[in-house]
Amino acid sequence: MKEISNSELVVLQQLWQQSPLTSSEIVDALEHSHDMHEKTVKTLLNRLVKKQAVSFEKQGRVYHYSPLIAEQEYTLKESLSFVERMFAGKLTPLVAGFAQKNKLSADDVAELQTLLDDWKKEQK
Amino acid sequence: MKEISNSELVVLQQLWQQSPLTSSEIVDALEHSHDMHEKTVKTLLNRLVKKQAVSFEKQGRVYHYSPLIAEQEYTLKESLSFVERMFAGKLTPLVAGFAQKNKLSADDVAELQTLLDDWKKEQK
DNA sequence: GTAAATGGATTACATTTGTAATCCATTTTT
DNA sequence: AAAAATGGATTACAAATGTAATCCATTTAC
Repeated sequence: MKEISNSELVVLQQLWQQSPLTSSEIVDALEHSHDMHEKTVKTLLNRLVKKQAVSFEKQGRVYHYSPLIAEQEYTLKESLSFVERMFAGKLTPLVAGFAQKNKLSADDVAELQTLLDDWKKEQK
Repeated sequence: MKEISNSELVVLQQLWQQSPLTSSEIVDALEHSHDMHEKTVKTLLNRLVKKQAVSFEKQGRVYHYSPLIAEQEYTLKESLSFVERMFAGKLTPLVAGFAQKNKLSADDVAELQTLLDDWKKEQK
């Protein structure tokens, strides 16, 4: 599957949030949240379909779009490649950067600790 | 400062590893590690200079290149924008993805725990 | 029923990116 | 010295990207 660009991702994320959606529903959402022009959204939808990241069902002359790729799967793949590119595959330096620059809240830290504790239980 | 593309980043990373370097030193390194053609590397160097991500000092007719942006600063900025784009700014889901898909080693987890413990000490 | 709006398809167009090739002057080799 | 290599500057060129506009057939509104 081809790469998904940043602006295409915005459209895809809308469909992850809810689907199926018609193009006008997507346009309505993104016009406000992301200040995107109707024509732009339509183009991005077409490109996503061409890239087989999104499918549609015709209902009369209106299309109902749905994502073809799962959010979890996609974000994981992207995360892995980002961490690979940026930190030679090591996750810790990324988290360390956040910590150092005060980008973590106490809640974040608590969540992460729970996560890691659970991980350890799994491993046991 | 303009965006740095993926292939430009490879060159910049070489300079983070060691600098200053001449273009031929960079070429030598990247020809092998990344299978990049000499001409390609030169182009990327030029673009990095134009983007003010890299500077050079003339020594005779040879240039010695150095990074103008710090690795830490850059990787943090990119990490923040990645997490923002991908996970609405929340770091935990990224780490959770790694954990879930067995992308963490026991060492990674230990490192992260130390990191979080230290963070908490700092806060107290 | 005529005009306007709507939906999708197609076309546009500048910029960025990946990946070089060409040009030109100077060095180095032979 | 004539040929080859080297270093940087400039040019090339297709694909991807952001951002629309145009076209065309229906629908909907007046």
